[in-house]
Amino acid sequence: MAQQDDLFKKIVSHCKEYGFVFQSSEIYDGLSAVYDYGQNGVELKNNIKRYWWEGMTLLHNNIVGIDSAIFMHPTIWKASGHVDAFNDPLIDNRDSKKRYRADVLIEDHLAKYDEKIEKEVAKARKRFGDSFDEALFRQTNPRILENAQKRDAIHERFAKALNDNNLEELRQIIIDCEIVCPISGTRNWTDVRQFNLMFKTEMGSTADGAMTIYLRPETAQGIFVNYLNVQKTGRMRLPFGIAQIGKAFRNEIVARQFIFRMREFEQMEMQFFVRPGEELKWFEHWKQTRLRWHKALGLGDHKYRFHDHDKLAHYANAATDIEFEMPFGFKEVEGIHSRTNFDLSQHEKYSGKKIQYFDPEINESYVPYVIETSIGVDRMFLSVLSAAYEEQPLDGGEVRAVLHLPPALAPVKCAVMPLVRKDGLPEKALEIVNDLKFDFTTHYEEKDSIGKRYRRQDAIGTPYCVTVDHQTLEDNTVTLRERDSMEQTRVNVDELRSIVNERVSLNALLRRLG
RNA sequence: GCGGAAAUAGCUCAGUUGGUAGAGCACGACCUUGCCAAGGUCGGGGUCGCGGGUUCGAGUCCCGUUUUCCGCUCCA
Repeated sequence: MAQQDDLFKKIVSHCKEYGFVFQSSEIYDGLSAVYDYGQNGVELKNNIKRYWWEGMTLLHNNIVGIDSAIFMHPTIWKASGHVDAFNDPLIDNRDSKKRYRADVLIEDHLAKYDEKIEKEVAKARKRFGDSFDEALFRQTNPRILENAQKRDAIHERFAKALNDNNLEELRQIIIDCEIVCPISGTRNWTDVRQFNLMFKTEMGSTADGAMTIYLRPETAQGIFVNYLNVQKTGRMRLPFGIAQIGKAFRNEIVARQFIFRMREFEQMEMQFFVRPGEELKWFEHWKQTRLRWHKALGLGDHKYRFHDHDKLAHYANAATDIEFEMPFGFKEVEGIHSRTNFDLSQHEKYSGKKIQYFDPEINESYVPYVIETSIGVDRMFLSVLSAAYEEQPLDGGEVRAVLHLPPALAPVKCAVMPLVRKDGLPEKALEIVNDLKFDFTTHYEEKDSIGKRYRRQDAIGTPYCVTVDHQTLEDNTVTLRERDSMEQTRVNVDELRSIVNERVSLNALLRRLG
């Protein structure tokens, strides 16, 4: 674990040192859990987004993209459930210093009554054997009736308090039920406080006419509210999908672990609309399709696993995560949810507009069901970087820091360098750069020894280095050095473009997806 | 947000019982070398995270604050 922490810290400092990720507003002491992407980071991130975007829209003729606004009508968040679900009532125990969700504490307490009841039933069944009438027992046993009554009474208060958003009452229930902190065992509770995970701002320039709007906490709703627009104008027939890449914002209570959990982050989401009853088939389909997309990067198949959810969100009837082995353990990178027709139905209800699809095959109208694939760009970025980073021991006890990035994702594809800074070698190298730069990102480097320059390119994951030497001037050949093997081959300058392109182009990667 | 630890040059870190800020690497210029980070000469760069306090004097002691890391919670 200590070793893994160490590795994670090294990756974080590597990110800063080589221009991948900087802390936001650093010269002003930084802004908590907000990060900026640097000159190399933005290239890597853009390449990840392109890989996803083209993997969706180019490879599937029934998936189209949109780009919806971050600002949306506030009622959308009422319909989606975010206004309610993103307001967690939290309470602290003063002795253990632990924080809990007040509603979860009460729910756990309620579950204890059921446990007691089941215990009574189990005891009685053991005692009476085959002649035991469970239903009758449940209706007549005084201890069971008492527990059920208590449970229902608390549940009623609890439901009302939640509904009224009455925080004092929630605290009172915790006190009345004598709920203790599982750690300290005491009942020394603070007040219940509400944390709103959505950022708010105002639209409208005059104070009195202003309307409170939220920065979107997910991009999905932008797709749902445009379902009709896209379906009709694109004459889309089910099943079909809408893809979107965009920023989302969550005012996390605790946001940490570098870019893994940020307050401003980017999502790549695809909502796939299907006929009701077929959703679980498509859910399975997208699980496999998405896993294939990840594995095609070649970061190591053993680093992925599914984590199926037992406890489902209010909108889902099946859900799984694709987890990736980060330096700090397996962590969720992508979520795949069968969202039923919850979202579209809610928007039907709140907007008063009919959101249905007429299915010509079965001659029926219905609200489509939705399979969602939702991946965090920043988490993907961190996965790629974690898997790619290596401190490789070389002969002589030296260590080289190298990023084994999938070539299609590398910020710089090729670096061209003159072996020495004289005899016309720089001029020849620049000539090659000017030829290659139209096909892929090509850098020129002449400072420091050739070895140092190779290591600098290794550190940012450049797959190929081209070195111009004296022989180049005679026969127009250069050495082509490959990042991972460090092997060099002598090739003709005219062949460079096709050799490099074959390995670094996004097309080569997309082809693996079929 | 609560508790614990930390913050000194771009990076990694020294800095003694309080007495005017250091090293290595990196960076810039020039010379030299030339296929895997290690040559020479010269040079630039820090109000020691920020704000108060104690003191003749604070990088060092005290208080506050910001940020980061580790736990609790949630999730893409």
